[in-house]
Amino acid sequence: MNKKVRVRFAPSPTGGLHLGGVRTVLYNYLFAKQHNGDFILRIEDTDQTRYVEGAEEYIYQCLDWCGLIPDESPQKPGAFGPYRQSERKSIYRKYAEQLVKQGKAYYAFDMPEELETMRTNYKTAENPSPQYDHKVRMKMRNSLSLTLEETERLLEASTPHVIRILMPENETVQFHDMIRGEVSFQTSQVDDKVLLKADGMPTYHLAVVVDDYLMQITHAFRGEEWLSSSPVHVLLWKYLFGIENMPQWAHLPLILKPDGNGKLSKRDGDRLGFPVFAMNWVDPKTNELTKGFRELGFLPEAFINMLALLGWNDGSEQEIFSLQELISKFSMDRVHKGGAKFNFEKAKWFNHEWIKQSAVSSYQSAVKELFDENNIVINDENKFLKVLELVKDRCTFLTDFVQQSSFFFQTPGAIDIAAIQPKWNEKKNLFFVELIRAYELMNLWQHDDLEKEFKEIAAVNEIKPGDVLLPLRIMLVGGKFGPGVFDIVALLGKEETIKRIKHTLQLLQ
RNA sequence: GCCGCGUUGGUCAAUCGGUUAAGACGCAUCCCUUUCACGGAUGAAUGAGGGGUUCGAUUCCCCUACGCGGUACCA
Repeated sequence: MNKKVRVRFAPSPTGGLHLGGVRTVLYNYLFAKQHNGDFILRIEDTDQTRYVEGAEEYIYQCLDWCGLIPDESPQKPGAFGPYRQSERKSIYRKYAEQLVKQGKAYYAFDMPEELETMRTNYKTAENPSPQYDHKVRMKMRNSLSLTLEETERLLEASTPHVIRILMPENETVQFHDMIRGEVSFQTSQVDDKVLLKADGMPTYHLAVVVDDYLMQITHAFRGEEWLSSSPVHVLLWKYLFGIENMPQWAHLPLILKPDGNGKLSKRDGDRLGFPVFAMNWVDPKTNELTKGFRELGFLPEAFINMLALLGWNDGSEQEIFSLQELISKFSMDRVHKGGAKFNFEKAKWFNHEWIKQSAVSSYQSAVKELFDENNIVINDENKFLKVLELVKDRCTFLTDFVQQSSFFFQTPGAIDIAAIQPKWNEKKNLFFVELIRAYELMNLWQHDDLEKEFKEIAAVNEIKPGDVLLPLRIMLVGGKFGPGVFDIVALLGKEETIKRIKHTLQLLQ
């Protein structure tokens, strides 16, 4: 009996969506779709002190842009709601209490200051960060160290308290990780993690287990930073819902900063000049804007493709994958164990490849928006499409299209006269005068004819075509860039071409 | 400190005991192109160190080093 595959991405809405987060979404999504399963988005907002306005909405937008649409989410509830943990608050207490009754957890009344005192008192050179564990728990104020009466009195008086898991002393917790194989921990090394906070909210540890159970999650994929707390989760599964019902785990490798070591952070992006977030993020408190891949001019297909290959490959030499291909080819056991350094140059390459190989119609509207933003009016969609096709090879970012092709739609703002002037002479001037005359007489305005005419006139005037080709380019586009000159002439049309040549000729007088 | 997880060119990486150790990005040189790209060709560059196991280790085991992650009433 095979259960339907159900996976979840469970972000806490505290800010921009990080590269690594998107990759976690992606791997979840690919796995789910490959197995005809469901991909669930659950919002982990149990820490009320970290609420950030707009962060949740932002996550939806990012997933939308990436094309990784959840089957169930707060916006699109399925049968397992609510999908926001803050709205599930009432659910968790029951399980925490159950654990206490089973003798697997206990009440702890220690105040934050008392915890701090414990940490400073027990701190030694060998043990710089003491834990709340079997070594100290009997010295703290909890239902283990206190008498039954005392505990009851405290509870009845509504004394603030948390519920902590009682870690067994000499057990080995072992589980199978889809990427790392068998992983094991000694329970005596793990601390008595808080399960239920004083405000009645669960911590991540309780919530993830309860919700994964209630939402019938079959596979749980998350970042490697969670690996060390996994024994707590495994034990909770054992106590509460049965180890046989536990989802299969996979702890994904981290995405590292390009220079040095360590997790890639937003700061690294700022420092090294590349985005880390999927989309622009504006901090509602400081109004600070952090650039995203989308706004930089990335195609979502390229972004996804790049992320998929950061830690995974299918064993072949293929590097360009569509989302559909990724769905069919992805496999968790080919995911690397070690972290991967992020390389923006390679990310750019992916985008460039996608721009080149995609049909221009697929990003036409996105580029159109960019033109709008720059007040460049497109009134001929057909011409627009041709232009995009003509320049796409030289665009790494979508935003490059503006620079590369605005001259097709408006007369260049400035003509790089300085690049023509030094070698300019009357002979060349005459050539262009003649060229204008000849072009004016042309009926058919086609690439090959235009080039032929140009070369014939050059020959008659004993001018090397190369000597007048660059000037012509500059007259038409304003500078030393753009596609083939006669492609430009052909697309620009007779009237505009002649107008621009005349204009520059005047400037050269 | 302790626990866990890692380690193939600058970077992403293939290899599942036997190869001249792929490929890609980037870099360099050249060709194409009388702009810039695209495209093509060539080149430099890799198994952290030490022990085992084996006829043979990049591959399996151990140790060391190094890195990362965790060690919160944050996720």
